[in-house]
Amino acid sequence: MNLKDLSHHLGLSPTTVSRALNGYPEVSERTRARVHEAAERLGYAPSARAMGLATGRAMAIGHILPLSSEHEQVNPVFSDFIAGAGEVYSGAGYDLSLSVVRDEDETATYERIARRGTVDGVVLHGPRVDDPRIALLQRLGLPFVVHGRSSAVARDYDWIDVNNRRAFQRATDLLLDLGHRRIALLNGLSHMDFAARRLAGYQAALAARGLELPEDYVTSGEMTETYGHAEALRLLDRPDPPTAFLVASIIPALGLRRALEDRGLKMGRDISVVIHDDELSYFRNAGEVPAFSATRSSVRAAGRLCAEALLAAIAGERPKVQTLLEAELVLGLSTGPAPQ
Amino acid sequence: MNLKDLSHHLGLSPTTVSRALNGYPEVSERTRARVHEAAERLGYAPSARAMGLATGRAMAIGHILPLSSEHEQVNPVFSDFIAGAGEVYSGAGYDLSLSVVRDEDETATYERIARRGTVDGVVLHGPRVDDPRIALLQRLGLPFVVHGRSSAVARDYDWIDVNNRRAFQRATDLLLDLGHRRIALLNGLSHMDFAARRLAGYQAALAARGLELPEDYVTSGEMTETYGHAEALRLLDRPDPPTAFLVASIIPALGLRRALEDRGLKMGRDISVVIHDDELSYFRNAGEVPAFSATRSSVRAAGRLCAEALLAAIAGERPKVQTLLEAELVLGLSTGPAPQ
DNA sequence: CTTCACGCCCAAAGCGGTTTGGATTTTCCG
DNA sequence: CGGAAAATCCAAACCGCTTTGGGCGTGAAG
Repeated sequence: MNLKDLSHHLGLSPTTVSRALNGYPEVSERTRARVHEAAERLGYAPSARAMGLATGRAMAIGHILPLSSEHEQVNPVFSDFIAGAGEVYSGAGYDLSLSVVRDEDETATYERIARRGTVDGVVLHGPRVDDPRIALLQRLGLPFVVHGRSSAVARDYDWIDVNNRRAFQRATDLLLDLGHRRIALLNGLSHMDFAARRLAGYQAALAARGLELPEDYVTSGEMTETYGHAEALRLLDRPDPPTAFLVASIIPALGLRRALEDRGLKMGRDISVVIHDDELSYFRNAGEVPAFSATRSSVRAAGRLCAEALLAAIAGERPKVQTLLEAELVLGLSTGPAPQ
Repeated sequence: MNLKDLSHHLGLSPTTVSRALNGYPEVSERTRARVHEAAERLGYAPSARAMGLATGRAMAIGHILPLSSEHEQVNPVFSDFIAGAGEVYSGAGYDLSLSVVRDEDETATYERIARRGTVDGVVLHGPRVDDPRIALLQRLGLPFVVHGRSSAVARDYDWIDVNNRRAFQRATDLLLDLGHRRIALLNGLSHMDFAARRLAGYQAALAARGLELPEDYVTSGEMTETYGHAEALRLLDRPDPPTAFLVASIIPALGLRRALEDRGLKMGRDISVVIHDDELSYFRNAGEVPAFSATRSSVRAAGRLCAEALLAAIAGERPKVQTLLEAELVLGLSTGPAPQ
């Protein structure tokens, strides 16, 4: 059932049927109702391809999921982000086109996507400190919104980010106020922008109190449970182990918890922990008193915001979205005064 | 840069250029080389929409991600599955179209997708014991592969599944062999097919030894960390607590571990645990001796297999893929003889 | 009674590819 | 060397929709 069939069926021209369905004013309400009824009854849905070809819009948003060959993983943060963005897309009649791509093919993929016209815009995930993709996308003229920022890129672009620096500065201050002086940071991969900003916040808080800590109190890596476990063990087994940890995600924090258990230490009493909590749907850190003290910011909400911003940009409104979300600092069971 | 421009540029007809690029034999190798070179140089890529319109193929596969309104979560298993499938798609030049959809809109989405022709086929996620979507897709004539099965559906369809029943029967046997008699099962949502099959395996193993256990030794729910924690606490606090747990995923098992810690119990000594390990990239249960004893089957590999099967089906090969993957049973640190 | 403005609808020209059915050369062979 | 076969290439139709540029009544204004 295509437009021609339908219009023939109705004794109308394709033009009129198309206009009726798309809400153009040149068609009487009576006809419009008839057309809608028939379309519904006959199960007519316009071909997305033909529509796209005629209008020049793909009605789809691209998300590119790079898989680095070293650490072949898909960040769990990604699924919740997608869930948030996806809701917005389906509400607006947009599709979400996902490309899983090897790191090294990533720029090629952007170029191909832009030229093939499969999407009207893209969301940029996991920006590095100095991310070449921003310039690339601007060159390609493909609308985009960055989830995060790229500190070393001077250009102007739309982004939605959490105030990572402030969050980790506050978290560090909290631990310092509790009397902790040996505070370790289990950070994300160091070339990621969010990790760099968190490190900066941590360092700023320490510097403000004139503290200096061993270099390897800061670790960076892919945020797996195993990573948290291994690095925590390493640090706990030092001659001068930390009394507190900042952890970049709840997942390595679970590994940290395992490490504490291995060493017979109790979280919140022997060792304090503050995590960054993305509110992953499978790892709720909630309840009257959450298990972990945390800087909290919903990645799903960020997904929604990115999607909305991008759709607005595509619709031609150019409001330059640069939104800094503040994470809330919530106290849970994992923090307590430093043991002396 | 479209085909007309390119052909004009080359002094050839669009026909010839199209054929040259698509590998048709009616064009000389010399011309083909010239065309390819020019296309490369001028950065020509055919419009996906126009191509789709002309060929009738969308070169895209749909994945529908239903979000139930009660438990608004995105299964982490999903991201790894997608990663596996996505690799295959990009290798074959296919896009992956993801629809995030409210539960109640799911059938409507399938119908719309089928009629709009945005995809050439879909992967069915999370089949229920009796899943109406299978009949729906067959009625729509949209090629599909199910990740899992739907036990109560008598029809013939393509699927890739893990032998969940056998896996959980073996895991239960392992625990029984170790002397455990009070074995709890922290299962997934009971209407999910995989959960029903795991339950059946568990029950079969118990029945084979003439064991009967309290009804609430089996729990079902969304497989979050919190779920594992809460149910484990409830069971451990019974007058006759289990000495062993079967857990449907590593994520609730982390909650279980937290519960053990809360109660001062040691996993592998006081309480034995066997999980099902999907090999989630952020929760590796590996190493010389893995932390958890597990029935192991890579969901990422399953994603690859589903994608390959679907692409084959779309290509017209109709090999009726019904693949049962056997999970391997690996011994880790979480199991030991039952304390007496 | 014109004339003009609407209101309603339509024919036809794209959008950017693929594919059918020739047309024109080349090549091959007796 | 002539004719058939093979090799190349092309014009035009088509995929299913949108959109431009009218056409045709009808009622109001002049």
